[in-house]
Amino acid sequence: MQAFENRTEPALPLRATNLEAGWQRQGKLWSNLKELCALLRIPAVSGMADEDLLFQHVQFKTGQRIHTIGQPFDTLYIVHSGFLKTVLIDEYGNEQVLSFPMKGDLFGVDGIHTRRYASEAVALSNCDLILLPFKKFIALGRTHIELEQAMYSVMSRELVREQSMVSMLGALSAEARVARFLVSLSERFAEMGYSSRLFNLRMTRHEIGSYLGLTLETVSRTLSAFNEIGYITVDQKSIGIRDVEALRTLRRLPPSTTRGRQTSRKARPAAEDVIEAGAEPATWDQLMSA
Amino acid sequence: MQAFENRTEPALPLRATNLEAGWQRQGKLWSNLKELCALLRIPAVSGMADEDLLFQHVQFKTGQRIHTIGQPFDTLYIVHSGFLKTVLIDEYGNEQVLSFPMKGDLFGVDGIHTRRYASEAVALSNCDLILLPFKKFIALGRTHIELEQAMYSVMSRELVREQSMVSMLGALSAEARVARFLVSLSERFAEMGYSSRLFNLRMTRHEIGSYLGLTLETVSRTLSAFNEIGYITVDQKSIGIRDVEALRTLRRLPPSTTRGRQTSRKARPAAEDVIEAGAEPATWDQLMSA
DNA sequence: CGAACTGTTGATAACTATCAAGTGGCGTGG
DNA sequence: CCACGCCACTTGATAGTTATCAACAGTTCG
Repeated sequence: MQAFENRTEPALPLRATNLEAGWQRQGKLWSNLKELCALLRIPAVSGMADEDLLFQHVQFKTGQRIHTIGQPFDTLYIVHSGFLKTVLIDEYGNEQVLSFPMKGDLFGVDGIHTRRYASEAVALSNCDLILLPFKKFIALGRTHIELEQAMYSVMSRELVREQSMVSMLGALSAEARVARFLVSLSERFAEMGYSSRLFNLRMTRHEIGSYLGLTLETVSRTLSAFNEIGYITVDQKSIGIRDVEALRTLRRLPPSTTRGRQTSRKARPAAEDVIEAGAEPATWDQLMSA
Repeated sequence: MQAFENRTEPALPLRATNLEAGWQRQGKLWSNLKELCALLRIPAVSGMADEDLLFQHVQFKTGQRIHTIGQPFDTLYIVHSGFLKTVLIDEYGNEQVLSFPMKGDLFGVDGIHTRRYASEAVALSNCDLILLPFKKFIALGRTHIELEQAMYSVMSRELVREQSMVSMLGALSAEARVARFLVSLSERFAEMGYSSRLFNLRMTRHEIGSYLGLTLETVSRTLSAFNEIGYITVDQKSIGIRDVEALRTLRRLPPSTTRGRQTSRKARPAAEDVIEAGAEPATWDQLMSA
């Protein structure tokens, strides 16, 4: 069984004529501000000279690197189509996947502070990216004030995403992480107009594991388990979602129960205990026998 | 043994006269743009009307909440003195510590996107915070263009911090996390002009554990172990750093070895294997017998 | 001075990594 | 066109790290 949803290319015309050969010339090569805002899911900039400001597109093929760690920063990227990964590389050469940017996502932001990219971005499929030269962007801020706000908003969104990532890595079990990963992918695909129930993973088990702080074996086993209990169907990279709610609510008793003395340290009636919440399938056995 | 370094208050005058009672009236109540930039460790804004623009300070006492999750967002905060924590609270009421803001740190940024704070901020000591009303800040961007860049820079820095946090949670062992935590605290204190070799933790083991994705017991045990092998001295909240290098280089074989097929997927001579790096003390036993 | 919180330490269990072997897919080259 | 080799994935056995449960000591503060 194969899922033919969301191919790399715009794909709606069913990947017919645009093949590898002519790729470099395919697609739209320029976008204006309005399209850019729509893509980023932020209120359109009201400015007048919309049609004048054009932003160049660039295409990358599967496996190509968009930028590396330490490379001088000068431009931000917005994904128009395709799938990528951003990674950190530690002193031993090990990758740590940080995100999987896709349509509408912004990346490269981590280079602003030090003026050098802090991460590496690699195309997981053929990609069409919009270049947003930082200087140009800054200059634009002078005339289009809303654009400035928009950028704050996008960066803030990114920050919140990282926060929830930290929270997930810090508090959730392996099953819960994989479940949430699938759900968020599903939602992401829905937003992009693809099927949320049947899609292809663009990354390897290894990359997923790195992203979720797990080994590839654990990811594989968890997917198999979800498959067996009917939450999903798995066939290599093809994933079918069969019970979103189950995946969405799958959790585990958090390892750190920080509750108590939450507001002011001083006094408080007394025994205000942990909520100990209604249990969810916590162990493999429970999962398997569900 | 008690470390008297870095008390909550400006502290250099050895916490003499300014006691709890008069706190609300103590300290400086307003700061100008220049001071603000210095505090944030970003190039000073060159604007002219420096002295005109004043930003109000506000004081919070230990345990007080600065903002809660869901509360309408309207201002950013910069720490002038004191220590705080920011936390996420999940559906069961469990806290997840996200950061420990201290002097020079900005927080509240996560509220920009949704217009509501995404996290909760609590004072871990008496604090002096500078208010930065978002509207006012945006307005300022029109006249002080550099301020805009500065904010991008600070947000970018924050994003990079979160990234390294994710990387740490995803790839490092418990010992390594605690070691890095201590080192970064030490460095942070040094930046603030305090001793980097002897300091007091402002947070509980529980909060540290939540921050690092560990239980309080594991944190406690790890500190005890570091103490025994002479890397640090521990006495309750008082920490003495005795071998920064050991702490800094303490790592472990990363669980996910994503290396291989890094650049282009296609072809490549061949067997280009993992670097498998020179081993470091990996287990508790090794740690203990070092 | 006691209650409540914080921190320490031990015993045990659970989760997940590690090691290992085998299958299947896919691209490259014979 | 098929075979080979590499890579991704699956699955099993085992070990190790860290969570959990529990008891206790030290601290703080009213």
